[in-house]
Amino acid sequence: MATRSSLDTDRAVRLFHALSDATRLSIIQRLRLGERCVCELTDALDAAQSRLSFHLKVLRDADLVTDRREGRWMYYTLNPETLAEMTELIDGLAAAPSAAERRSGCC
Amino acid sequence: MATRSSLDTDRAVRLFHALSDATRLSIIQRLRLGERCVCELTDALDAAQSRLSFHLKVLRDADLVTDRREGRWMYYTLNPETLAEMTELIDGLAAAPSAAERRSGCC
DNA sequence: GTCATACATCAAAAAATCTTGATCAGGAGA
DNA sequence: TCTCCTGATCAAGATTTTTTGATGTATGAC
Repeated sequence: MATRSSLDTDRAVRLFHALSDATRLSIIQRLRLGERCVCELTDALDAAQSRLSFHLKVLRDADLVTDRREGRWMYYTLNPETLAEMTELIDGLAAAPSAAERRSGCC
Repeated sequence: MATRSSLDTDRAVRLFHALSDATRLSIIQRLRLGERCVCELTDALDAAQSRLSFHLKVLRDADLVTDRREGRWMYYTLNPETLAEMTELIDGLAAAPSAAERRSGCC
């Protein structure tokens, strides 16, 4: 239980942290339009390649994007399942506590 | 337009950052059970008072909690509207782009 | 094979965030 | 009034995150 809930917390922290950066939000905005390669993103965001690579790794580690190689290009895609997971996470924070939670004092 | 979208980005960054910390998520978990004073939170989370005060300020600045003084106690409450705002934010990131967005290339 | 391209990774520096302990401000009661 | 209690704020240090430039790896063209 303690392990389960701390894992969940770690996961939540990782997810929210991944979206708590302007560059990464811009990347996601672009990916809403569909799959993009890194070169297109560097152009669009006017960011150094290594910087973008860093932020893409953060998004990848959080499962918010997936990547695919095609020749020398890497294509990144949004992972809508993880965004749905975040919506559920937030709904869970907003929801009324369960009877068990109320009984135990927390959470 | 640029201003509007950068304001929105700043807001989103602030919101996601506020939830990207284990201590702050614990605070929110506690507040799901209802209003709590700082002293109750320091006990429950076993955290130094100044540390908690710091994190409560982050949550307050993001509008995720509101505070109320009663005598010498400060009571904090979850702000469900802001959580709803975050859900909408994420749904917006997951949603298909509008015609205008597709036309302009982005976002 | 060599060369150029696309991207990841690394290490060092810079910047932001968090923690800690001290001090400060406001309210309640003697 | 003085004193205690609750909590905010501040400054210094510790830690984490981000940026930058360099190097490494894989692929395709020649």
